[in-house]
Amino acid sequence: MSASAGPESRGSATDQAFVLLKRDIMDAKLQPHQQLLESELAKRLGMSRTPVREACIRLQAAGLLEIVPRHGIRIVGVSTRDMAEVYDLLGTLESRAAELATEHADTEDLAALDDAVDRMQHALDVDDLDAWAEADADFHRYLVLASGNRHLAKTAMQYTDLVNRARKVTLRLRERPTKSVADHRELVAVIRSGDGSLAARKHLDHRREAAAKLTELLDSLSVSTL
Amino acid sequence: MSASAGPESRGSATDQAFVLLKRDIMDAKLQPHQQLLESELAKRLGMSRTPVREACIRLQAAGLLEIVPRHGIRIVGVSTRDMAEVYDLLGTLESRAAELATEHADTEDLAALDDAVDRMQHALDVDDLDAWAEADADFHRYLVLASGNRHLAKTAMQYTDLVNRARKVTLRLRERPTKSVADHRELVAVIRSGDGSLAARKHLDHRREAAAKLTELLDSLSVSTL
DNA sequence: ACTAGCATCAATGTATACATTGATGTATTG
DNA sequence: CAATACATCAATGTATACATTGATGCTAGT
Repeated sequence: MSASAGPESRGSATDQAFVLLKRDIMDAKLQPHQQLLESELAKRLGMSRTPVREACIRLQAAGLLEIVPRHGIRIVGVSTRDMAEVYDLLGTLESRAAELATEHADTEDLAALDDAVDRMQHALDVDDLDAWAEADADFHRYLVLASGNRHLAKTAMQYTDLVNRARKVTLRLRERPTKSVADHRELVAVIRSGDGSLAARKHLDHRREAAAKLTELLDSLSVSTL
Repeated sequence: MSASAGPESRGSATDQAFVLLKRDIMDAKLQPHQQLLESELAKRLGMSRTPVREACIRLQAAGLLEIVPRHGIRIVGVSTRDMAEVYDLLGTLESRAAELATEHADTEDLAALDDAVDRMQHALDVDDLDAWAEADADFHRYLVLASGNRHLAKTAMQYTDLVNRARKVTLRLRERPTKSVADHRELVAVIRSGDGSLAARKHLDHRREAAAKLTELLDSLSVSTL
């Protein structure tokens, strides 16, 4: 199992455009602050402007690009302030998710979390950072899904996307995330134990720590937008 | 001051359609589960299908309606489960916002909160429940804005919209919300005092209590969707 | 009479033509 | 020479024409 594939993926041109553009933005093929014309994107995707426009509106709602009223679209840059805000927000959301998961998670949810942690561990063993990042992203998806709160999950996953995009840059600049794997495994154990408030606190601590490290890293690089 | 007017409100037909449709959905002129054709909406708004479609995509992202691939659009109904989930989510978000506000809120933010509480009080005095609801909605907007976390604020405001819509139904069915006004005023005082964790706990309690009352009310009415 | 297959149709999904508008550059005037 | 007003243009915003598709209902055959 490898997750992904949001609820949006029919065969229509609009859906294709959405998926393809999102992928290109995620992979930084379309870089932050890059300005593009609707017609360029249409040509690039081999379709007319109409589905491109519709996909762009959805991408704007997802926070990945901005439609500048008369100047086409611009890929949004994630500023350090954005990163700090989103990390705080995700810490808040996931910590509540962890708390709820102690009550709502079923066997399948827990198995998915175990699996994600195992894959993180394995990826680290074979030194495959990309695989690690993917497994980590899955873990966070499974965690919020295990909360049983679909609205919380949807919101959290949206912001996780944003963070993952920015992480492509920082992934190889920091030390190997060994502690992260241990923390995640521990969290699953706490969730299994059923202690909700402990799970919430644990995860919040973990998140805050990670946020602090990231902030430090970004500051040291004097990077202001990703 | 009366707030509202999101970032989306240029003069374009798409923007107009968005604002008008949103208003009609909020005011229940377009009722939950109602199915509509794009052409109907276009005629209703006096424009072509194109801007209507674009507005609908934005409204779908906002969670107010659903585009059913070949059957036009359907106004989403808010189920009791949705309400429970959204209340929990908002409690989580606003409680963190209250905590952050103790550090980030400036004089202007606090003044806005005071003003909103005053208007709630006044509305209650003259028994104007609609005015109360509007002032209450403003309070929650100002609260999350005072957090200084724009992403948190945006997300919270989106869900506040959803809740406010459903509240139109319940507003006149429950007892007068006198306690709510007192709670809100107290929260502002705690924020002023600078005790972040107390503010968070206070507001979370308040939210949980309100959620419990609402759930009870909905159950007693055997209403499953609003 | 009932079911399977097909023709028809209505509404969306897409493409394209057209209108609008804000920007850019130029010419004219003080 | 500088500044303003205007013409031009390029790209979006909107309307409309066209293609696609899933549903509905009819017909034919058993």
